[in-house]
Amino acid sequence: MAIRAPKGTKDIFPDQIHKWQYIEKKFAEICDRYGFKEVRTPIFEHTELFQRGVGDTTDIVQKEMYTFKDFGGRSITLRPEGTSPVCRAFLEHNYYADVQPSKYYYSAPCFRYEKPQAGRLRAFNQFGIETFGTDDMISDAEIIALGYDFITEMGIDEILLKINSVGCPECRPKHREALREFLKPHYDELCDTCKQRYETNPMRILDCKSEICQGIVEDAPMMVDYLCDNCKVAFEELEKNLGAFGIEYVVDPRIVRGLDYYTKTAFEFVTTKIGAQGTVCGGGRYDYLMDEIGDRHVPGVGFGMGKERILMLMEANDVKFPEPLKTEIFIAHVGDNAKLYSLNLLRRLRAAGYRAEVDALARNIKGQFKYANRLNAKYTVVIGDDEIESGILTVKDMEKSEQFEVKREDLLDLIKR
RNA sequence: GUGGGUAUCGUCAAGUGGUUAAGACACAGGGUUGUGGCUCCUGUAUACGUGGGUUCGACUCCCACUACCCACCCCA
Repeated sequence: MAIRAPKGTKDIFPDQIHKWQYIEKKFAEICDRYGFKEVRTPIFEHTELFQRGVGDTTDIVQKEMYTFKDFGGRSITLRPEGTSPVCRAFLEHNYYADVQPSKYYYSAPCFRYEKPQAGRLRAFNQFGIETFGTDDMISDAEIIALGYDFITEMGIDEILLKINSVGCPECRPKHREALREFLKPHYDELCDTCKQRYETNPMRILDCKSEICQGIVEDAPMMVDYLCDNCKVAFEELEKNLGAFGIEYVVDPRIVRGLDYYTKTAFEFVTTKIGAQGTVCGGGRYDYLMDEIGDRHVPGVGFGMGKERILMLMEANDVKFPEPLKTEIFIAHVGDNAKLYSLNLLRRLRAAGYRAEVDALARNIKGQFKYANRLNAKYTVVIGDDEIESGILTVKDMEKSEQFEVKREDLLDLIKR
């Protein structure tokens, strides 16, 4: 039995890779414009980082992590998300002592043990950005603006930005109690998972997909109505800042993030064009994450964006990606002397910066031309005994289908034009 | 973890109880001796997911399993 790639993983070949390289380049560019610098952290971390950072009760930690013991007996986990590792690294290397705020971006694979479906893999790729060291809503708006601009610049439309405030440790408990009070008389009508949520995290019931729960929840107390003064002011500030940036959004009181660390700002960019996994980018503020994983209070805000989902959306939008680069000059050769002469020429052309290619399948001349055509070569030069002797090379312009002669020394100049 | 769908050459795809299991694309060679894209010809493939069963006979019917896709859940 041949070995296959593990469930929920994808191989990417050259016919697709140019798309990935394109969005990666564009993301790096926009981050540069916005002042975010790249960080790279290990692909695995101590399991404890995610238990404390993402939260022990989340689905991610409870049933989706790739966790194993290494040969030294340490519990190691493949990163399921990007924020906690960046926070860990930031604290570990004392960058809070640098000029604040600190703005970082990353582009990294993440791993979650899930049942694969459209837009959801076990090994997937994310872009992310984080701003540390300020709780000013300018940063939240800036993070959202970057996401908005990137998505737009990638040629994606019909995307909706939803924002909400999930409160803070001061106001959240009050809302939670109000919610429980409200739901109590309806407890028996709730779906099974929501009965559990009632105990563990009643806020999640607000975004249950079950129609029955939706109906019950319709007039439920919303977090936005229970925000403490501090959170309330912050949310208003965020709205003003987004307005100043000219960014359209809707306030959706029901969006709740599945990671425990979020406070105040929560947002997502959603679409219905790529199947059920509509969240292309999601994020928010996490003012107490650093307290959880370190011993220092540093506020933060950021987002994660699924590269696969961005790509799916771009394809749904019929975005034209830049064409992959084609061979510039193909060297067709006939005979053993010509082969060696061609190899020598090939190396010089490549050294001079050209995308040059030869046949390595011992094809006859006709086959070599067919091959050159398949490679979409701009020029094909033919090398045989005559050419070696005279130093005059025959070059064919494959697009114009014209042929002309040129001295070997002039070959490089010719192609430059 | 729970549902639904699919499974025939490298790819797409006919075939629904008895066929040498089509065809197309792709790949390779050729159409006068060193020239592509179009066209024509030729060539190559131990292709019916795996294991059982029903039947004189199964790619075709039944069962199980596996893989992939999609949905729930959750999220990027």
